[in-house]
Amino acid sequence: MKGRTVKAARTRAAIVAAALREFSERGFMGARLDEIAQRAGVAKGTIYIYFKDKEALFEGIVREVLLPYSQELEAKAKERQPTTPTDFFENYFLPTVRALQADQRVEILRLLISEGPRFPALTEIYYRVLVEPNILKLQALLRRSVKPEAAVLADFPQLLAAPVLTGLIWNTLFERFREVDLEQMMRAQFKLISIWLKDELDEP
Amino acid sequence: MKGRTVKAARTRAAIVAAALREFSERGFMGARLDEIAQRAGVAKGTIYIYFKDKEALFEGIVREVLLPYSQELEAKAKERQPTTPTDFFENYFLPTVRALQADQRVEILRLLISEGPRFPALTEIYYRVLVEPNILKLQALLRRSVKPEAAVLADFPQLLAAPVLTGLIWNTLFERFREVDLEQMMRAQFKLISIWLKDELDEP
DNA sequence: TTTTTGTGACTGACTTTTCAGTCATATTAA
DNA sequence: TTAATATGACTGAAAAGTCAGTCACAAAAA
Repeated sequence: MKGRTVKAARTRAAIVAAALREFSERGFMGARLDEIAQRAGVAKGTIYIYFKDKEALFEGIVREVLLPYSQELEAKAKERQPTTPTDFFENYFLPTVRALQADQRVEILRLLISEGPRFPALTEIYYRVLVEPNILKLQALLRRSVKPEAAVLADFPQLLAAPVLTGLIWNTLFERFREVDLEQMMRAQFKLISIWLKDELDEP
Repeated sequence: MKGRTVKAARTRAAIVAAALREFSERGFMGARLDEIAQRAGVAKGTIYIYFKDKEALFEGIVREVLLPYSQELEAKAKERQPTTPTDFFENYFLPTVRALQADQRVEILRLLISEGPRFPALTEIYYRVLVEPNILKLQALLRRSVKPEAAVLADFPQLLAAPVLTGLIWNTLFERFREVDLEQMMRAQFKLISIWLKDELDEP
């Protein structure tokens, strides 16, 4: 692989990166292809060599960012299965959210929340590839970890993710008025949950 | 029987209702004034009698739906202050969310989540009028209700709202794959919290 | 090696479409 | 009658999408 192929791959990557920024700043309808082209340092026509139209571009970037992400998560999960909820929380969930915050992939999540209803096919991929498998794993873990009197907890694995989602949205909208510390809020929530868990060998 | 004012008010209301639907389906940029006019059963020009432009229409509907809502909440809060978190949850929070689900105002919340960053003035009103006062009240209530060892809980009053937000977003995106029962999820979350509260005289 | 021919990534001016906003005209309540 | 309300064809600007032509590099021929 040399010369033209390498350059083409770079061009494509530049378009994807520029499009991701533009789409997350302005949303699907608000994004301007002229602006994406300018940001990518290419002519507008070039975009149409790589993507059929604006919609294909949008779907393309979501897939290209999402799929490697899910593979990454799977690899992480495969290499060491979490044994307890605390293990899961400290060594898998928290690092994942930290990594998420640190790069541009949060933007994809925010994009999918607002544009999802208009891209049902994309929403389905997102659900099947990222949400469902992780929710099911978490649910299985909760089923064997919560005390019988709190069995209902295993019906709502979403409760662990709720502070993340809420914190991310809160900070995008209200950071300038009152910022929330996402990690601390997640820890507070986990503390709420952990008292209902069968005793593991932790707690300070 | 029909004064001009009455008819005008009806026309205006029809426009507001149609705009709310169109804006929540397509977002601000995606909404079409022709479509709003058709849904409202008026000509496009009519919209411009009542609203200066598209932006004024958007801000108008948000204010018109939001402000009565906050007045309603304030009235409810004034008529009987919640004494305990359980009282707050059962007699104020839960009914409020139930009412929210039952009418078109959830749409406004979803709209503000996706369009908020592009309408900072609107986001500020939303925060000042609805979010801040309620978060502060809840925080005050938590401060005097949680056991000292869980004092951190009072720093995150958002945790009570997190399942609502998460459930609403979950259901808009993923209802067709796996619906969550919002009320049950809220109850599960409240159960998590209630164990950290100083003993009140409840629990069945 | 040097020259010629072939290829496809890339360009940007151009065409087409889409829509917010306007306005001359019509309708209707008072 | 007249003032307020409503209409919808029209306009201009902006944005999506197209395509004939250019050029850098690769492959083949000399």
